[in-house]
Amino acid sequence: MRLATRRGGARTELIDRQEASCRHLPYNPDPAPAARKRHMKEKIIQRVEDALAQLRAQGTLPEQPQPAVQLDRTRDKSHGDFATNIALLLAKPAGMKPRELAEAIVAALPADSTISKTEIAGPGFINFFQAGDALTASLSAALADEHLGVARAARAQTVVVDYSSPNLAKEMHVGHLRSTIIGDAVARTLEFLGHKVVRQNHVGDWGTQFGMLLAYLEEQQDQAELSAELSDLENFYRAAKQRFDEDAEFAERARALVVQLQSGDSHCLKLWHDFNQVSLRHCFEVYERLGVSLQPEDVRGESAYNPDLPHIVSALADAGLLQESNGARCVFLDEFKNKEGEPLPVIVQKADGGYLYATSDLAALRYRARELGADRILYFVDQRQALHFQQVFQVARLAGFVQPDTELAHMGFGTMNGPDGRPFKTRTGGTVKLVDLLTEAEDRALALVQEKNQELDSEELFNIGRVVGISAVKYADLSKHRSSDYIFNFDQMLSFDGNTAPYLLYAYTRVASIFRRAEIDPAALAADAPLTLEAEQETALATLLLQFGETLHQVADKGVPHVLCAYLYNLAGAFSSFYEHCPILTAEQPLRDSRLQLAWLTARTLKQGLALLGIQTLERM
RNA sequence: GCACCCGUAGCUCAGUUGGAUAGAGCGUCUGGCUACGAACCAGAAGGUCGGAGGUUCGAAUCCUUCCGGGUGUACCA
Repeated sequence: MRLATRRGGARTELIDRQEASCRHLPYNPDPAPAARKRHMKEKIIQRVEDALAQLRAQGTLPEQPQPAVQLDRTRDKSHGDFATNIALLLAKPAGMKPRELAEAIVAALPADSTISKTEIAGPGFINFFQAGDALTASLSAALADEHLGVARAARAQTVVVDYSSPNLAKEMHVGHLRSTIIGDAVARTLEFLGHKVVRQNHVGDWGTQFGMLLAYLEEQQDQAELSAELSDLENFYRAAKQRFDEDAEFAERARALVVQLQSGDSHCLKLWHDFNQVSLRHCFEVYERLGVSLQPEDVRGESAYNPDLPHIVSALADAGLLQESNGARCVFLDEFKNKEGEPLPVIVQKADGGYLYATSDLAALRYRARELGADRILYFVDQRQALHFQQVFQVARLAGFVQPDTELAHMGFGTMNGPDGRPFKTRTGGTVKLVDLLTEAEDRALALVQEKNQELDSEELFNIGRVVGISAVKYADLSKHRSSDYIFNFDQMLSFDGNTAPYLLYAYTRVASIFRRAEIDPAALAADAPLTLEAEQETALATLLLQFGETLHQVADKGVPHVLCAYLYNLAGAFSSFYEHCPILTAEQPLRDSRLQLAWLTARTLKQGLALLGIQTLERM
């Protein structure tokens, strides 16, 4: 990922238009504030803040400090549904005992029918118990809402998401997986919350290695042979590299081609253009197979910034940031040192006049801030490039390429390792092609599915194997915290137990099965049927269902899809417990309808949640 | 050398801007299918959160310092 090169001119019209495997959700502008939904948590926080304001007004509390009110879901039900530690934080400045202050805060709380009681516990926590009818009212609202009761962001932002960004010189390999699917999940989640997302696939479509590839391309006269070779980019690259290493004359020609390409020679540009087209087509085949929402129009490769690179350098010069060192033009930042303890340069132009990775990233940053109007720019790029982004962000800020309040974030992720804990490789030590990995996952999934289902026809089995295999690979990756390295394990990810895609897909099919068995059209369920929460499993499920929104906001804010995975896993688990302990179809009315509603909302939440992760659901498996 | 990431149950991983008794899954052990799909559910055992100090009402989380692993660090991307 982003192990590519620079400059160019080619773009997305090279790619055949593809069927959109996943349509982008429409951009929903901010609804009027009055109409904005608010989650229970937000409401309680507001009430606590009102109480604090009142205590400040009457002098019980000093004006400062004013820490943000923290309201946590309690782990233990005996502590209610929510708890705040605000009295503990303010006791000292107020000169009061924590519990005493807690009592004053509770006394000052505005009346609230959604809270059945408040308690002061332990050293001074205030515990809130949610009223049962508030719970059912929220559930009914979620059921009646296409958006499942999830509040849209208070302020819709324009968020640029840079992800996938493969190097076009080679075929996509396992190293591209994390960037592609984590970035995609976050992009989808941001959109669902009402933000305007601009995907940017910063493909590596420029650089010295293209000389080698073009030389080899030119050498292959036979068109049939050529297309065969290009169908396997990995082999093509290897063959070109071999020629380059073994044949001095070839290497010479390759270097000459780079120069010609950079000077805009039309023959070279055509070859380059054709090569990238083949490579991009290959990428989009992988995206389609993976169910990734990237489209041709999202591609904006490094070469797109070529014309702007001299301007970036001159802008840095104008800002007084540029220095020359050993013939290279650099920006020195005090906070970064090299091995000798000297300031580390960000080189933007080499001694030979060539531009670098940092230069095109600066150009991209400026483009994204100015042309795309980004409020946030998120980079889903390997953790190893952390220093690079720190430097680029810092330079961009100093140069004024971005507004001070534009958020720039490198959402780094760790390495995907094999069972031995070392970077994932083939048995022979080679790079694992992404398509091969996906094929193996599908084959393994198909074998498992076949074992369990003798009655399904082969076409459906094949489809189930495909969905299970792909989703298992994606989910295994998405469910781990992105910053840590993780161990890739087919057996684990294809297991039906634990935090896996098959388990979630299975939970979904169980709901589907209920409606199918009873021949009930979920859409025809009476939306106003009374909901009752009798069993503890029902309450637990209901409580979890209403946490979908706050979960998504966390995913979007921090770029952490694993939080959504954990949520969906808990939801599926809560549903399974409910399913075991609370008969649905044999229950008396109105309990039957109530339970059907819970099941239906669970199914919709699972489906929507998985969709945000870029994972399909199945009606049967 | 410096910088960043990581160290949590035998294994794979969570752990919300510091919160109440550190949680899941796998594996191990015990129960539950003439019940909406048992690809499931209920339960048990398993921890000096790498070590040591410190900050405070309270630390896996913040600070300091060691130990151990990964990554990066001047014209590649």
